[in-house]
Amino acid sequence: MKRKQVYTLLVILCAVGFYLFETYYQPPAVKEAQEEGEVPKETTNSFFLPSSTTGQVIHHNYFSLSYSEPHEQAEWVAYELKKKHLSNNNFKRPYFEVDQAVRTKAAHWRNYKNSGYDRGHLCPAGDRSFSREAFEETFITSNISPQMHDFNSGIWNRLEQKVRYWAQRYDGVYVVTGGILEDRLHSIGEEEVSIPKYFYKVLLDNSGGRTKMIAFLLPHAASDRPLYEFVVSVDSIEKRTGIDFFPQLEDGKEARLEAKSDYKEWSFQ
DNA sequence: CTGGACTTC
DNA sequence: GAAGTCCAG
Repeated sequence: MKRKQVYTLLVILCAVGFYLFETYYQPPAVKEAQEEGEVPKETTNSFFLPSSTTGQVIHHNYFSLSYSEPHEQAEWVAYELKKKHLSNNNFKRPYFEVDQAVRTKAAHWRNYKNSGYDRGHLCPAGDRSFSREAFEETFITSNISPQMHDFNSGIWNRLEQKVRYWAQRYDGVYVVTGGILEDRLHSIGEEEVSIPKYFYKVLLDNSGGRTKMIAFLLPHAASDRPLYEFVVSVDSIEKRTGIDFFPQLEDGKEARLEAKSDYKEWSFQ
């Protein structure tokens, strides 16, 4: 074999090795947790996890997420919100930590400092306040997105409270939420954390032997409009994000539910 | 509830 | 960096 061929072979082997590593390697802590069947622990039924367009799904104890390295935030965060999760605990808010489970290195919270944008939770702290451990787990940088304060404390907060109301009423909704991650978004910080122009929330209620869905697409801006004006079909969000939200449902049922954009089965009080 | 910023050690 | 205090939507 000539020297040139040897080099070519080495390069190919390295490329294949890197590909395999990128595809299958997981940090030991995460891998062990999965093998022990703790994933996701009690709260998120993996049966209803969305697909990932980034190939980096991470299961934390109380929610799961799919991290987008180019946008330095999650493309979705998913969890189940049960009636028993609702509580009025008033834990002290801890400091944010970089999510060590993100192998491509999650964004640092300093990107948000003095940026003018909130560290907006995707899985709200208020949805995980049934224990201090769960509450504090939401304070990781893979669970936040830059949000304008008037949006975060306004209509987005109203939507999160509505989800808690539905969790109370229907006992158990699956929640998937994130920003619409597109090309050429503006960003903040040295690591260039993308600022989404829209945020979405997709809900599935599987209680009472029936399955129903609802989805919201909110422009990233303050609004006093009623929430039902932002209801869209799950299909339309799948089209914009490339995410398949409920691939585990039987195909016919999935197609029927995801095409709907009415909200008559969801009480807006 | 959703958050930030400032002072002090 | 951590803790306390004060602030706004």
